Amino acid sequence: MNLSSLNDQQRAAVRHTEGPLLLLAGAGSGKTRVITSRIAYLLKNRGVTSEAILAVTFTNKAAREMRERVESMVDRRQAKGMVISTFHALCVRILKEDIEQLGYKKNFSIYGGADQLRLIRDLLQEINTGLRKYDADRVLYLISDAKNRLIAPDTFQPRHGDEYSGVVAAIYPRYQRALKAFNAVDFDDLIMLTVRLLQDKPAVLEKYQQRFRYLMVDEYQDTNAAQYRLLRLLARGHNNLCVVGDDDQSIYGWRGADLGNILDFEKDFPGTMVIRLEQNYRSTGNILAAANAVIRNNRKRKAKALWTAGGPGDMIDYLLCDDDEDEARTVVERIMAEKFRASLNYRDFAILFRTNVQSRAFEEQLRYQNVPYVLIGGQQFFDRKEVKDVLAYFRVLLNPRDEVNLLRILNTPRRGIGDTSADRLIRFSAEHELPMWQVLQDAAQVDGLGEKTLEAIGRFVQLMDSYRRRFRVGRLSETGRELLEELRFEDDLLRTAQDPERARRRMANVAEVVNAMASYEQREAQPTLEGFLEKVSLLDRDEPPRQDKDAKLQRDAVVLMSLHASKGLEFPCVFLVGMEEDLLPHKKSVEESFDIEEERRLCYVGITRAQQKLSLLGTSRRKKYGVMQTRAASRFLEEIPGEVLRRSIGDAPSTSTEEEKDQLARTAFANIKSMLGD
DNA sequence: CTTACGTGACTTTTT
DNA sequence: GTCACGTAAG
Repeated sequence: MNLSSLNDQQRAAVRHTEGPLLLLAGAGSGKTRVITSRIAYLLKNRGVTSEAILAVTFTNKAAREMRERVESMVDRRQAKGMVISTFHALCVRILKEDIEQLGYKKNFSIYGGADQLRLIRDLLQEINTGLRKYDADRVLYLISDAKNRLIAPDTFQPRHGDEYSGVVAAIYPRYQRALKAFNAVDFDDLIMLTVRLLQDKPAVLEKYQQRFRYLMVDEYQDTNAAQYRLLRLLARGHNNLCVVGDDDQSIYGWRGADLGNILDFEKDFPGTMVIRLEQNYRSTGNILAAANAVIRNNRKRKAKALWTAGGPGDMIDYLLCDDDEDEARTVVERIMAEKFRASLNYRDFAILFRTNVQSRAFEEQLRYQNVPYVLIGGQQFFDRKEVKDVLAYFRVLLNPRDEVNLLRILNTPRRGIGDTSADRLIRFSAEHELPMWQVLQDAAQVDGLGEKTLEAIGRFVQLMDSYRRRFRVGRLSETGRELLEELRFEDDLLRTAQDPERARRRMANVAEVVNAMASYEQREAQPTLEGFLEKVSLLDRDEPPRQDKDAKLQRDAVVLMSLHASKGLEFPCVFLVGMEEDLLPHKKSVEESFDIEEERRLCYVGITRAQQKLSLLGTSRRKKYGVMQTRAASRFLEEIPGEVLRRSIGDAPSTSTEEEKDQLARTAFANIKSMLGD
């Protein structure tokens, strides 16, 4: 295999195949190339069979791309057996085989955020008898945090003085029991249960240790305690663990990612070889100088500095604007000018911000100036109510015990099983400790249900039974369509939506679910409802609808997104906006978590997205919750050397602003008053 | 079953 | 200022 196009460090990383390897890959240092080359090298030069290779990523997209690139480098057959997947998909795979040893069934449902919240809300309601209501979000967050740390329900210790941890101590075990009763696992369980399986069942562990002889992990700085443990277990077999990451780009600490994993890797895996990739192939010298200077102020990091063989490029602009509207106007103005000057496309520009609320001002201006833009983030396709409703049917068909979703569809579209009846059913199922779906089979035994209700339940049960069968024999998308028709799903949408436009969009969303099913069906050799749902649950969706990041990035439009969402991307021109105290670094991080370093890393990530031109913006006043506030410049600005930073003031000619309108109104009012002779 | 109002939050969200 | 959610009334 030809490695001559790689630099010395990259080549060393590819060739070092045995034993633990820590690859510190700076932003834009050609990391993906190294990983894929390394896999190809193992296959071609070291005669490793593809089955022995496991590569783990955090996103489906990263996994897909990695696979595609490896496949383009070697014989297709040669790459066939390798496992390249996300942590979660890997765990689903493992659990599908052996989860029965933990007392679950193989057709388990996977609960994501909304399902989890639903369940927690119900449990909270059961527990506190109307005394005080607790925020389900927060409870869920704490449970998730516990799971990420591998703290089991029975070992969770409530902390004194923390009201919420007391609630969690009460809810967590119930939550976990409910999930198990529903034959469901949540995202965090995927990892936690896999760890438990491997830890408690030596034969299972043995099987995977034998199989995976070469492990690779991307974005290692983002791993949490549970993922770390998983990797440790798997790697103990052959000790060939290669982790790739950048401690300076660790920005998910708040989600349980443990920076210690990458900082202590050498200690955890004795004999580790460390290779640093510091040559940057993305940005100009000045941009890298700024990035290096900022990140150098962090204490918890591995020393390194990016460099480029290219020239210094343009200076970095810092523009201080009057207020948020001025900031937005300045950015849009500059985009239009620069696009013309350097004959760029809209998609070459990115506007990056710390918080999503900041996007509004920019959207307004872009719209006003007729500049096409895409906003990345926000509500996801599979989070829409109508989409979740449709999916709920599929999920219950597959796993009848999935009570969260069963209750969701029981009366959606409405079929005459109201809240009162549902309550009676729930109570009966609780009292007799029978699963809901069994109660429904013979609802006549439940007291107080009217004749009409019983009929409705009967029809519902029949419908589900019939479609369970049909999904096994018929074509997936076809059967799905039939089910929706039989349910008169569209009628219900039309009835519930306020305006016809909304109804149309919702109907289109529902149709897209069936489309997604059809395209899954086409791609897969042996399509099953189970397989489809697995992909959907793991958010592993692909075209169409391609409502996602990818599709959006392909349109020729200015890209708006949060700093978090920007990680891994690059743009010729980047506008990093809101360079102000309390925003970057965010107020909460200063006041609550004291983790200024993660904020600095966020700033670093933003800076290193720029290839050619970087502009930093901030305001001296900004509207917050409707009130004007004075603002101070971000401390990170002072960390950028003066030689690379050109400071000026925002120069957008103001159009008709609110203030001007106010001013006009005031003068008009004064005129009227004087005319009236006051 | 829907609609209206009140309350409170308001950082980031790879699966 | 805005949005989302939950409860109470219609």
